[in-house]
Amino acid sequence: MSPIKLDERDIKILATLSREGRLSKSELAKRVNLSATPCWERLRRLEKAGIISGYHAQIELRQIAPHVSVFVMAELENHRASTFQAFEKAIDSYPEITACWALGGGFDYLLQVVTRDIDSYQRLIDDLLQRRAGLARYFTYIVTKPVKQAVLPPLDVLLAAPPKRK
Amino acid sequence: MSPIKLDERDIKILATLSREGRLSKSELAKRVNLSATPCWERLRRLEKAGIISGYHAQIELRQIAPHVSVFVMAELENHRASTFQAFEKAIDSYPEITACWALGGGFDYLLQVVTRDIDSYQRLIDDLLQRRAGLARYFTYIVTKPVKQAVLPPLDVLLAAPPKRK
DNA sequence: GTTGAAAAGGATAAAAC
DNA sequence: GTTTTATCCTTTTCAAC
Repeated sequence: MSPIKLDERDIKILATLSREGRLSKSELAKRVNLSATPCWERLRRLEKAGIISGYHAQIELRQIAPHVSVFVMAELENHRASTFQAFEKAIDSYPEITACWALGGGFDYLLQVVTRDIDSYQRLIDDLLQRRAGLARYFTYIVTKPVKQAVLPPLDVLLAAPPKRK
Repeated sequence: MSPIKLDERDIKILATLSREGRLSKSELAKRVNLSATPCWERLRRLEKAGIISGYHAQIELRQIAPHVSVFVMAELENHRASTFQAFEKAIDSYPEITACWALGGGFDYLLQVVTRDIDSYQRLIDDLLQRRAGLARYFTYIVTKPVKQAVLPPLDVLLAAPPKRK
């Protein structure tokens, strides 16, 4: 699965930086109970391996711009490979579509859209429909309140040995 | 709306750090065509105002642990304030529930859950149901492919003057 | 793995423009 | 706003254990 073996300290490094991405390397070393040099080597190894793929500032959008966040359940016109491809390409071209997942189950895709207001959202959807990007039906769910937003799922739980079954 | 006026340079700083959160301050200054001192002051102002609320390393989960990501559309048993409260409190106690939004429209909440496998997901849901946290009905959508994940919606679009209507 | 040291560069603050 | 300068701290590398 993983080309790299991670021990507890690596996990600690990942968990720490996922929460405090701008920690200095000397501070990081203290947090994970390592001296600077080996900690620095581990970090470089994690970055080189692509396990840490970047660092991002968290911007509080609501502090700077009024906006609405909308989730969209989308159904395509058909399930031809070319239709999926065209749809995903179209999705990619809208910066307001901030996330997209292909789903198993009742719908083909879940989209997250962030726009200035509902009007702008509807214009985006109309545009998507007019482009014949494969979208057949869609359901709109407006976010009324962000309740929870974790940075990372619990690595220890995911990496622990799977539970025994009888 | 905002207690702080942002000019183009502030926006540039935000956009830059949202993509490259570990840029040194001198590098950042170059990117936004400012010298170190004023750039540093702007950054401190943005952090103090809570517009930048943190920095996070991006971890490539699929490189280190097998897992499934699941979206759940949830309906509560009723719409009493206490029910909402109890549900949100319950949600908060599961680290595997990595995100939760309250919705307007056909469902009450959208959840994102990350677990080791489908079994673990189902156990989490069963646990949530048994706890009588207010969950009445739920629909499960398994993520088969992450298609797009932007760091930030387009700030320039959100902050631009609203379009004229006739 | 560890410490310690040393060179290079970045962060911060104050001056003067 | 800018540059310059000064100081201090962090990063990074290296040698030695």
